[in-house]
Amino acid sequence: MRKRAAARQSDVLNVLNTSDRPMTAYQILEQLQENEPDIAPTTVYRTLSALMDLGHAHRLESIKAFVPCRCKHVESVPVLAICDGCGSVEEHDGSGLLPTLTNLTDQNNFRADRHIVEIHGQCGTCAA
Amino acid sequence: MRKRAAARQSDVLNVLNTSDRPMTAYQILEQLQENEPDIAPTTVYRTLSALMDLGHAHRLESIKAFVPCRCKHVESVPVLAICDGCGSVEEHDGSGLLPTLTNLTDQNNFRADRHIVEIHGQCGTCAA
DNA sequence: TTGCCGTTTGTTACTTTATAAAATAAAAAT
DNA sequence: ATTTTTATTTTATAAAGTAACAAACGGCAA
Repeated sequence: MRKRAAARQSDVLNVLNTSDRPMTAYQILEQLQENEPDIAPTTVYRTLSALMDLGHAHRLESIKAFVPCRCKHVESVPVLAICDGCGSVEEHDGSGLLPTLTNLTDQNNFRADRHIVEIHGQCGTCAA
Repeated sequence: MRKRAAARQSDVLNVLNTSDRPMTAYQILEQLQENEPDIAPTTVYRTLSALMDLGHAHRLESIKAFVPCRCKHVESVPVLAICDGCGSVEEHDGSGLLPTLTNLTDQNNFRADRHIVEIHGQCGTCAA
């Protein structure tokens, strides 16, 4: 039995929200397969793309994993702080970075479409 | 004939500097193999890691490719602006972002080790 | 209420990116 | 010269991501 896109998307979001850690596409796949054994990687990647277009999920480029978007900064700059100790991720609104970033890129007339800001380090708990 | 790390590193840097575009690890491998046919992926990745530790190269997380470091901001925040039109990359010194970034992460006592800032968009030429 | 049509899906197969483990060789140290 | 350390090749495989296409679904119109 197949599902339409919207249903898939909420399935994937559910999986992401159930975890307190970022998940790789194949971890998500594995979860989904518990209920629907013959889902393929393609489907997961397709659904994740849609979710990211909608601003409902982020991809952590530096660790190839995905988190649900928990902030309300749809058109702004997500800042994702990744703890290398426990793997947890904090999300912040990085709108405040825009003026400085724009200053840098304006030098060469670069027109920015999308900003990626990731910080690696130790969260409050792990650093203590 | 084998080479010590330093020699490898300058070989890889040479390859990177010869290109005006970021290169994937396997593109670098291919180049190196023209002179030394039995180099393995492992060697390239190991060498790239060393170069990045030294601040001589950057990995573009969002496109899985590598560029030589052309700035002098070894202990700071590299900002890499990637043109989705022609693939070129501009590098800027993002030290100026630190106060704002620190503000955000300090809220949760996050201790930052390493910052990743990548911007996707169109370079001056492609945007015109 | 049936047949058509565009959209989304599953399937298959594959490419690209990256790493593990172990045997081996070169350079540096003694 | 022999030991120790560091890097390297080899082999194998894991992990991440994508392409192409036929088939299924859902909605809509007749």
